[in-house]
Amino acid sequence: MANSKGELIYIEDDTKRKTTCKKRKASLIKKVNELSTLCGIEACAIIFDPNESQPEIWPSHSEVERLIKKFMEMPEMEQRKYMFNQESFLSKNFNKARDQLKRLRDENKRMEMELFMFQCLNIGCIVNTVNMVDTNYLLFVINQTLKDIQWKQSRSQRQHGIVVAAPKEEPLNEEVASVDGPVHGIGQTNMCVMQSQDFSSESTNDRGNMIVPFGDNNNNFSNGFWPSTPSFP
Amino acid sequence: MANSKGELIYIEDDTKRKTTCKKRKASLIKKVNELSTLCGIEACAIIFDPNESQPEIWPSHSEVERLIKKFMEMPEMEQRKYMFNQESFLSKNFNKARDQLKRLRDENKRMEMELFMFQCLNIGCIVNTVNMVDTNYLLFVINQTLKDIQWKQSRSQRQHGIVVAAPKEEPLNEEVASVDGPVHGIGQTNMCVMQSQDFSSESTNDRGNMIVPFGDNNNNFSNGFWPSTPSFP
DNA sequence: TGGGCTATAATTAGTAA
DNA sequence: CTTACTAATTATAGCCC
Repeated sequence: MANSKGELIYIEDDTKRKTTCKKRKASLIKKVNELSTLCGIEACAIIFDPNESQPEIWPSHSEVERLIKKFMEMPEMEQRKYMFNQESFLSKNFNKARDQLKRLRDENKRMEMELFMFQCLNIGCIVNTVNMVDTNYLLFVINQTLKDIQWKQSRSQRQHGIVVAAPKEEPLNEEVASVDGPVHGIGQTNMCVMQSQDFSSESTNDRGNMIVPFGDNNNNFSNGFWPSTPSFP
Repeated sequence: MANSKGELIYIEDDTKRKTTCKKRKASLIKKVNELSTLCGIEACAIIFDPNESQPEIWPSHSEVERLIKKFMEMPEMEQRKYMFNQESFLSKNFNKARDQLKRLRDENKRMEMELFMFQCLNIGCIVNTVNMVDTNYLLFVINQTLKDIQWKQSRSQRQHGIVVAAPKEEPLNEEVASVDGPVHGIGQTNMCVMQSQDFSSESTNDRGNMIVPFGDNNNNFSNGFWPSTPSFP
């Protein structure tokens, strides 16, 4: 605790605590990363910060879930013996990796959808490229989000925490729940589905927001949905 | 990294790694404790150490179980919480989510490449679809894998874990790495790059392995690389 | 293995722009 | 609210026992 009395007590001052929390969070994740790299250890961190809207996660959401699951299954894993020969490697490890990839794809898809939805909120309409958008899934994500909002509104408490961090109960931010803004308007705002085959050049809609072309032929490994480095308004 | 080059790479030397691990473990737990106390955040840490009969746990076993359970029971949308007012969401959270998506894509890409490489090992050749394979990146992944194998060969101890940290899976053990099969043969085996525009139907190569068609027009949200539910040999 | 010790790097609380 | 900077504290790699 540089420049301080070195007391290890709760910081009452909001600004100070927030600043300290932010700095220390970053440091902690860095430390976890270092330990992971230096000692060849898989590690993850989940930090629920009341100041942040979403938990800080390292190294990735899927990795966090995988490691926690691993931890829960630890006792039996220790008893296992891994007998690897060529066949088992190509079958077993391959299958394992394939499963992991599936999880990764699922998460990626959900993430794409979430971001797409949020962009729609900003642009004000749903832009659909050549069959690139799974509309049903998008609607599902939107519905889930709406449910989530309702759920939040109905709560009087919200969770925080850190794991290496864990959730902690604290009062819900009233402003968020009561604001009559975009949240409430999601279900009412005018959304349209545009079909377009040509997004080769940037354009703006009537609200002055840039419509980002989806898909990127130059990046063969993009998900064919968003450009790798999109420019957002 | 005092008295060191500051390199963030795996410590090969057993004694050094063990010592470093021990010191850093203690520091990490201390940091978690500090963050928890100073910022009023509930936190826990679990460290698996093969040298210990029981995993190192902070602050208590019951607390760890409670917090992990709490996190796992949290619906995914709550794990990824968003603040739903336009200002904070569209500026801050959107960018953050976008960055996270980028990391996700990178991870996904690597995973795709690894699986593709493993499939190549099994099929015996590199199948290239219409510009779908980033050959340079594939070679990079292959090289990384070779390095990884060498690294694992040089190790005499199994890896440990910390949680939230868990033991790293060893994709290969010594026997596999030393086998004169596909693994060792990556750099030597006859690999060919096939250009094909038509993988619409399944086929088998001369080794009887099925060649899986890449790309899937029916799954609009696939990465455009592999089918979502590929059939592997 | 498990401490001490030390020089050096890294962290960090406070402050200012 | 960041970003940058600084002084003070802490962390830690390498030794030694």
